[in-house]
Amino acid sequence: MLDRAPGIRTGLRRFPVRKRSRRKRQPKEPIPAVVDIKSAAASDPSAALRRILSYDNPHLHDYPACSALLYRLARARLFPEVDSLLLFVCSQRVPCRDSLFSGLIRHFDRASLPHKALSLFFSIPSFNCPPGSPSLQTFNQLLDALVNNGCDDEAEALFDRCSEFRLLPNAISYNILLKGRLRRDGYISARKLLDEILKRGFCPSVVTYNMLIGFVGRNGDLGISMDLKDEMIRRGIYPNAITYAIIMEGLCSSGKYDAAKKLMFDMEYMGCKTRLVNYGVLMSNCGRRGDLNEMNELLAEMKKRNIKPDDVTYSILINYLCANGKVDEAYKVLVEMQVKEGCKPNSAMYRMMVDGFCKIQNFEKGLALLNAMLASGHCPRSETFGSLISGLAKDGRVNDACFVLEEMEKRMLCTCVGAWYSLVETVCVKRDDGADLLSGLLAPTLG
DNA sequence: GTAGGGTTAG
Repeated sequence: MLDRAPGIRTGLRRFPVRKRSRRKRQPKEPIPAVVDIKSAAASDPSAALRRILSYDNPHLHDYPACSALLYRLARARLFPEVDSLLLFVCSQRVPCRDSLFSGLIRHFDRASLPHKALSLFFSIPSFNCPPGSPSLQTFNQLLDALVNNGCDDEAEALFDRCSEFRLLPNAISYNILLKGRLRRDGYISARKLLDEILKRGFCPSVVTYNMLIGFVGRNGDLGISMDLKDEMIRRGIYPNAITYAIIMEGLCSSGKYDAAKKLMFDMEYMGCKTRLVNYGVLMSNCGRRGDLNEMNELLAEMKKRNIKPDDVTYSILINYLCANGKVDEAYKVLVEMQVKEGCKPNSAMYRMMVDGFCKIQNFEKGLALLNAMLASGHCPRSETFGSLISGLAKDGRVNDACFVLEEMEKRMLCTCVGAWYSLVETVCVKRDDGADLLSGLLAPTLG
């Protein structure tokens, strides 16, 4: 990993910089069957799965097609379909790369399914994958999935069993454990773990310190975070843009926005180039305080300094515009992003927009955004589905509400009581054929 | 970015 931006001037001398090799890779010829299954998966992942399982094209039974579809299915949270396809891939001895498993484990992590991640990991040997699988990267991905979902004991137990998989933990494995320890037991306990692993020859990295600095900063201990920054420099580990962003975040959350802004300019003198993430910290803080003017000014300043906004920047803008009730303005930003940057909206952006339109009671626009979201293979959270169902029902749009309900059921998400209540109320009170509709609605869930 | 390079901090 690149710890420092290339060619940084540190004030005293230039440090040698590891440059990432940028070998020009020949773009590979796209495989027609894969392109085909990808576009099929984008419109209807379940139908694409049926095609693969129905043996209608032997080219679909190779690794690229299966892994592309697995990824789409996982992204759309269609986990039962993921399981069916995995079963197929395993039983048909389709050759698999290890990266497929680490990718899926990441999805299980994000969907708060750590135990599915764990069982997938243990099933890797039953797949047709190259010797040396699971790799350390996949192992670390699993450790992270466990720690992120509060399964610290399982993570530590797994860590102790790493030799069973012929793996030797690296700095990343240790950092993940340290993250768990920080969150569960706090700074003092994590510091103890750090001392222990230092004795075992572990070399802390800039990430190690960034985690510690972030933790104390979130608790308002700005003094300790500055001490940690000095300590890392003494050890020859140099703060990067993320380190400064984390310190700036600590300052902002203690109400010291101006000091954070000053630090963003000072970091350049310390030899560290300002990056998007630093602007992101300031913009988020402005958004939280409702200072949308300053937020827009920061955006203009970034552009002036030739720092191109990315998807994270757009997420921040959309999030806080929506939170401050400027949903139409947020929608303009979403459109501008697609037109000017050619950047596709991600799950979070769609979710913020659907929630935003629900919040200002524009359920029609909310439904339109939901459709765009589903069409691009993203899956809303159940709360988003719920508020849309409630809203559509209260507007008397029972058919639309039922459509949303069905989409939700396909993804095994539970409908909250409030949404059901609104729907039932609309059906019973506002329509004559209430009883028929109600039994129709209940049939799929009771059956 | 998840086929084709891309683990941990944000």
